[in-house]
Amino acid sequence: MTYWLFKSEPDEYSIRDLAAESGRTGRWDGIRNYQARNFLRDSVGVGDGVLFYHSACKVPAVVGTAEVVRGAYPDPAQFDPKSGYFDPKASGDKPRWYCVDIRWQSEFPRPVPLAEIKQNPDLAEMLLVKQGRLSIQPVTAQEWKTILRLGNAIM
DNA sequence: GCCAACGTTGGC
DNA sequence: GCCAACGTTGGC
Repeated sequence: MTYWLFKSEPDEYSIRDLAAESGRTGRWDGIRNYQARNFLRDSVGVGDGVLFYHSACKVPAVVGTAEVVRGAYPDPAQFDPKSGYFDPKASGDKPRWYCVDIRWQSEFPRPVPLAEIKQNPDLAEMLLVKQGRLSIQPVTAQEWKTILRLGNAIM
């Protein structure tokens, strides 16, 4: 059982979009970055915890949690010429990109903004802070706990 | 919309 | 196998 942080642009797919899916379960697809792909394909497993992060928006922040309910399988969009995620170099026996399914778990009463994460000494080692531009990244159990405490804190 | 960080691609 | 060009990501 491990923990992850998944980034999504809320204009594309927000935590409320996930909550609105049937069974509150959605496919996490469209990952087209190799580092993120490798985590997704090799390490993300059923039962893992996910911090849902909104990126490329006014206030980038962790906004809630989700749970992985299906491990890596080839992202169907890469085979679909009509999809924006189509990849001509991928083939059925040699898929290049992967996706997982996650189920909505919670939306924080109070989102935890990136600016606050950067200021918190307990979170200084997060990849989110140390290396930007990584849309799937591991999170330690300590970091998970700290983020949940902040997100659920009564102000 | 600029541009920095990172990984892959491909010419030689 | 070097390395410049390119694609993706995402904060600002």
